[in-house]
Amino acid sequence: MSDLLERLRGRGWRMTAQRRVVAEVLDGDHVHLTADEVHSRAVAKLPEISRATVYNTLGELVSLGEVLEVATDKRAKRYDPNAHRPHHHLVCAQCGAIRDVHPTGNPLADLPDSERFGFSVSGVEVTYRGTCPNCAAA
Amino acid sequence: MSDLLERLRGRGWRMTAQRRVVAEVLDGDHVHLTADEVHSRAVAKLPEISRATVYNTLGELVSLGEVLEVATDKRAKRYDPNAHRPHHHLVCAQCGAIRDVHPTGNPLADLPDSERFGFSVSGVEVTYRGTCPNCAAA
DNA sequence: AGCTGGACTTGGACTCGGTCCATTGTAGGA
DNA sequence: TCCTACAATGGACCGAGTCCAAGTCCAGCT
Repeated sequence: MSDLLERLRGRGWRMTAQRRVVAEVLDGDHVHLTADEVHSRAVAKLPEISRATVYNTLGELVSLGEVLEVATDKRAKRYDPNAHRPHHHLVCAQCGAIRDVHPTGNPLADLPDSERFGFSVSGVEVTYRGTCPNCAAA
Repeated sequence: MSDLLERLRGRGWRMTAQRRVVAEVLDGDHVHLTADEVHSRAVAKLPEISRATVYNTLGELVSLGEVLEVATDKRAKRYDPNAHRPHHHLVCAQCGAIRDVHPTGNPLADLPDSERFGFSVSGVEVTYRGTCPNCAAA
């Protein structure tokens, strides 16, 4: 996990308590937190950390490619620490829970040239929607 | 196109000038408008229409399944009048333009049971990302 | 055609996620 | 250790969307 911190230092990151804390939070459970959730977990470890710093740090991690932004619903962005193994998402329509999934097949290959309209296509996101066992039980 | 209005009347919709205007706007160009764009186009036809009404009407159209909500970026929801033929989206990372595309293959079939984690999966969205010819030229 | 109830619209206040910015603090190289 | 460029702070601000109380007006009934 300090892999992450190592890598960041290697990229010339100035290592601050705040950044360390944010990185730790993301590295903890492999869940998909909203920025606010990251913030409140960070506050638990470092009470004075500010919302703006969390947003800044998340933004930096995203542009360094260490973390993925996931916009499955339109309420809050979520942050996916699992940026290094390609995967897609399965989202509960009720509670918003997200699981990483690894479908077979390559959707990029399923988009013929005739359907690309001159775009240079660089990536694809697949979001499965459904109801999680918890919500189905309720 | 008045198909749409017919269908709505058939479902017990009270037909008001506002709803007619919103439906007309969506039925016009087959582009993917934000709620605000829908509102400003609606205002052009019916100056006193309020933002809240546009939001209400869009919400109703969505829950009737006549229009699709698309959340490709996290800024504003877009509304897709092409709800009756299944399709996916190709989004320009620069300018946000959206095209409907029809890939071959069925991504739902690509998600094995072992990757469903007890969810009942009801649908899938595929978003291709890239750069449109316009933005590539610029 | 005129009435009337209840559905629809209005607009302004409010929420929520996120961004900005001027100020203050500090990591880390010389 | 000192210096300074980079980072953190927090409070104001923004934009998209929601809520709500009051007013409006569609449509079914006579």
